Amino acid sequence: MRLSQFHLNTYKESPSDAEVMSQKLMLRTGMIRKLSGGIYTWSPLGLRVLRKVEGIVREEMDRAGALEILMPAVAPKELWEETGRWDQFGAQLLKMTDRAGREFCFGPTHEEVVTDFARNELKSYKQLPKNFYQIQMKFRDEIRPRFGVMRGREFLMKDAYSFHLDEAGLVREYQNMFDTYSRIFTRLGLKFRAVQADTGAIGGSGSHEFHVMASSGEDALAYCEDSDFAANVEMAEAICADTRLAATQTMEKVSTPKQTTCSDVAALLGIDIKRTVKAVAVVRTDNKFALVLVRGDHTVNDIKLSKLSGMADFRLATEAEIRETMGCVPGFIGPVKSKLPIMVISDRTVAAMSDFVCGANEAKFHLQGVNFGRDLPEADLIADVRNVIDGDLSPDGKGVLSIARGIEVGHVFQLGQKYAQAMNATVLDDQQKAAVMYMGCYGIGVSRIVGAAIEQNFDERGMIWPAAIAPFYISVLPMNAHTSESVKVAAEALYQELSAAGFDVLLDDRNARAGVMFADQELVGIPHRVVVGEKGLDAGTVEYKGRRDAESKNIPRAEFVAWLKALRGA
RNA sequence: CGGAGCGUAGCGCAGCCUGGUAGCGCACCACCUUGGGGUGGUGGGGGUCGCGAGUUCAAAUCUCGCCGUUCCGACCA
Repeated sequence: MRLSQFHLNTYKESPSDAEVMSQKLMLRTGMIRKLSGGIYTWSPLGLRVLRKVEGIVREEMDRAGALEILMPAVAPKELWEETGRWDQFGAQLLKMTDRAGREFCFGPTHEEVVTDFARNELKSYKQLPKNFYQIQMKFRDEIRPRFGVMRGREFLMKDAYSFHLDEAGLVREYQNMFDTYSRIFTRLGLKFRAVQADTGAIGGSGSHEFHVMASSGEDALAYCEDSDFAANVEMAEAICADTRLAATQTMEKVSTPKQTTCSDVAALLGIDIKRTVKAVAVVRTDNKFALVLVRGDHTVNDIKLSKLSGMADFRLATEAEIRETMGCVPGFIGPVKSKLPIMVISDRTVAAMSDFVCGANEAKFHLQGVNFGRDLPEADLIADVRNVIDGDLSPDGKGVLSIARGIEVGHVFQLGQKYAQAMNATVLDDQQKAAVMYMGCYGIGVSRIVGAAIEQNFDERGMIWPAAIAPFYISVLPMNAHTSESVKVAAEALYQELSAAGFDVLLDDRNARAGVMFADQELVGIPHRVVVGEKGLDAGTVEYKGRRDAESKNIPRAEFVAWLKALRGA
């Protein structure tokens, strides 16, 4: 591509509302332009990257035996009512009405549509298994779209759905997709990790998320260096290997006039924060109060808590509710001698503690030397309700956990019969009986991958694309082509030769100053560049520099294309 | 949904408090200049100051309403 024939429109400044680096850089380079909140136009530059990601995903899905289809983006209400999701999906579902007054939604995901397709197409077990996928724009009316294409309302997604006669078939395809996803992210050139994920309301027996590792990621992941254990912190089990020691102290009230947090209290008393217990007041589904106890340095895991009986819709208590129910201001509440009998849910770690410190249920005081059984009854419920932290024991017993951040770019699910059952999607089995099919679903956020790739690969000058998804593989920058005919001719010849050799080349024929060409090439993140200058030509060389390299190197002009091929191969 | 901020040229911003001819930088156009890290200069084009009402002789500026947009979301004791 000749830059003079392309459309490149870079900015020196990024819009003030851009928050994350990928968003800033995508807007500065003009890869995307915002039309409305969470809705973007992909420019020629941006679309090149998006299409490359899409291409790799498509190739690997095809290779795995999945069959591409294209479903409508708009689906009728009736289909969504079959599964109950018309109402269940909530405000995220963009609904619309046609001229006849019939209601539709813009698909945020396609289980209903594909299951309808499958129940009409698949009549015999002999047609199974099948895996249908599509790559298509989805729309989810996010409460707070942000981070550019990382959490847009409209986004490009690859969604696949597999159909099986039995669970064993589903498990096989699930593994096939898991392996396929690993190949896809490896080919994309991204550092990623597959983690066990919460199956949420969808249920089913298995689910993994694929995350691109980046410090700006929204999800925390727990993984073990010594084994293959990896899970979203949302669901990683917190192990407590400790057993409770006998009490050695007597319970005593201590003055903590301003210390409302565990770390402040620990600092005041000169003790390890691990000897403190914090109490979180929550309101249960039945509107009754409960007190959740976790160690001072731990945090409550909302998802784990919500899975406990009666806690499905729990919420944190308001300050007013705490005052009313506990008779104490927040900051000093605790499980000992509360005003009313309140259900106490203790994390396993807390249950194994002795001689600990907690709020005294009296403003400006805490208690120390507190022990279960003696100073307060054993908790009503002991459960894993905390988030794992760095250094915790791995649930598989093979080492300790580390925590890292990631961006969820893929999710594989064993759906089981949930949708097939609701929509009566059956095939005849070899006994000539109708059998409800088993389903799996497998998603990849194609447009999100573009953002995630930038979050993982940038520096102060701009983006740094993995070669597989770079908008261009190499740029040819002629120095002073406006005055030097020999440079102009040589650059053109090199451009032709590289193109013929199959490279995706960008020739900067704008007659711009060197600084402008360098700045744009680096901002756009083209992984390789070759500078053609008069001095070099006299010596028979061109100047090569990789986007991450500190120094450029001179390569004999005659050997350059072969040299670059070798570099690509390596 | 609740709270807060913002809305002035394509982008980044000033002006608003204290009402009186709408500005700056980048980008864009023309000419000159420069030519290996976003040259320097001269001259230009482009804005119903988010929309609507009100106050006033006069509103970007003050008041009210609406719309859009961005951020934060309780107190994890």
